[in-house]
Amino acid sequence: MAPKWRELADRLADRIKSGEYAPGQQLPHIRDLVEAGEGSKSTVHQAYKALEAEGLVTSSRGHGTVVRSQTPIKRLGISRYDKAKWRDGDEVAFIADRVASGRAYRRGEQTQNVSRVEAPPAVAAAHGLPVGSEVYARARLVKEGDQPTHTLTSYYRPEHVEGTRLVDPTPGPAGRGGGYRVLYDAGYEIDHMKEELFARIPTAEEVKQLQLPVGEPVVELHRTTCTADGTVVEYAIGVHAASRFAWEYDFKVPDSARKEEVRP
Amino acid sequence: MAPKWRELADRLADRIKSGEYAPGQQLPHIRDLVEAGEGSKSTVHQAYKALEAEGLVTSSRGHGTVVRSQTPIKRLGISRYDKAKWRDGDEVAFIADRVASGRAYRRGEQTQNVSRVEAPPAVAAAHGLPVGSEVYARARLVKEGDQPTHTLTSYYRPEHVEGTRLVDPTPGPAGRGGGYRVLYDAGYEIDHMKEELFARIPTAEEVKQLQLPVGEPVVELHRTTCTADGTVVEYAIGVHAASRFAWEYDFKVPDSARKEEVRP
DNA sequence: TAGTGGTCTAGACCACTTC
DNA sequence: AAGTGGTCTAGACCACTAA
Repeated sequence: MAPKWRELADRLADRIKSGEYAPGQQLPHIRDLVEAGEGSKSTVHQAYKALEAEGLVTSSRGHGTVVRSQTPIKRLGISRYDKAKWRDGDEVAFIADRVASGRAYRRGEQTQNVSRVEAPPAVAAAHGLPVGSEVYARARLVKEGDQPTHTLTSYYRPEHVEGTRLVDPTPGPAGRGGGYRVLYDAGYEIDHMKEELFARIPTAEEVKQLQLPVGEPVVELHRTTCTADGTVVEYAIGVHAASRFAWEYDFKVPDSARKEEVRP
Repeated sequence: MAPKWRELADRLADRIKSGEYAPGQQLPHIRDLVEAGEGSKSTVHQAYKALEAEGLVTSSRGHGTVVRSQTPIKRLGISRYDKAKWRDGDEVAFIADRVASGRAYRRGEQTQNVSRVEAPPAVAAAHGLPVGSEVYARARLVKEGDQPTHTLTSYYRPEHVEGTRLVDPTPGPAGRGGGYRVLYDAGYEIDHMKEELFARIPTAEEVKQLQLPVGEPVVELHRTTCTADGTVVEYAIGVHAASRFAWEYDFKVPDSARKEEVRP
């Protein structure tokens, strides 16, 4: 037999999913359920924590417990890197994503912090640098309205970006066309990329920075961007609130028996 | 000031990360810490639940609380679909993954269950079928040793698979070369694919089926596989224990200003 | 000030495992 | 039988929010 708190949580979850408790609506107060004989305060509280961990509600002291509204997810396809967007046009990739999703762009939705740091091991490995080398780190926190959605930190080799707008510590997108436009103007046209993704539990710091609800996972994205000759010009690490994004990749089925399919 | 249970959990987490408590080793018993003045049983228990939710330990009644050993993750690249593997060779894709990771294949690591079902909405949409159409569902539960790692359910249109080995309800991989080989033999050679991924909190059922530790997220993968003429021959949904996998994708930077890059 | 959720205690009892 | 983690209670007190 399931514990009492689990049964209570399941009953409440059913009523949330059926729409009986609508998004934004308050759940019964803990003390009311204690009064109604659902158990002691600790027991009811445990049920509420479970619902919070399952992403169904958020609680706050003084306010109460309200049903979370599910924000539609943003689909990220490789077309967000389209050269036409940043080379010919005026958009940076992350804005293009938003336009594609039918959402308006607002100012001040990206903070930026550029610094010269010692390369973390993964960064040094991606750039093919000896450990301890210095790189430029451009850290952004991207918001949708007031709500942070992801962080993105790009690492560049000093010789690629020194003297460009990228190392200018002004907040905001890196000017017209974004970071890839700056690299293009500096003679580094990006050609191919690799993205690696995995999901995990956030650190305490990420919970704070991204204002994550209890129990929400994050997806970590490692992006390696190369020029046509294979030089790595950017290695970026992003941490995304899992409930807000989905990733899409289209590709041909590889055939190693056919030589012409091999990528240089 | 952080709550007492949080401070205790942090202290224990530090000692786990520093290696003072090695994987497999027992943490102090709850009652011992109560004895040692770390708080009441509920308080210490709350700290232990937090460590469990963070994936650092697993608890079981009668046994105690032991430090989890971190299994290395498996990297999934598109080369796992290489035609050479299933057309010319003897491997099915998921076995090839394991070979690439240097792990041995053991029998009985995949259970299979084939049934004819009414297509769920997403499946009908992917196959371009009217809602309520019937499809074949081939559901697998894949294990690594005793531990389940992911589920994978493939949906096929009846006219593509009827009369083939794929609808034979025998457990185990779909024979020599796996499902794509069967489709190939039936005249449907796969040509290109789309994968969509996102992370979320598992359902209660998935926790049981995949034996997930408390707090571990899952990654849901939707895979659409097409022939050269664009016919969808397989739509598959996988649910993966997040801590065991990473995905990798290589691609060219798209350029919509160049016509020849457009995919049909 | 009143009401909310969050923490904490001391102790009882339960479910499960090992000896 | 003894020892483990898990549940539950009744009540106290704390932190935060709103009127």
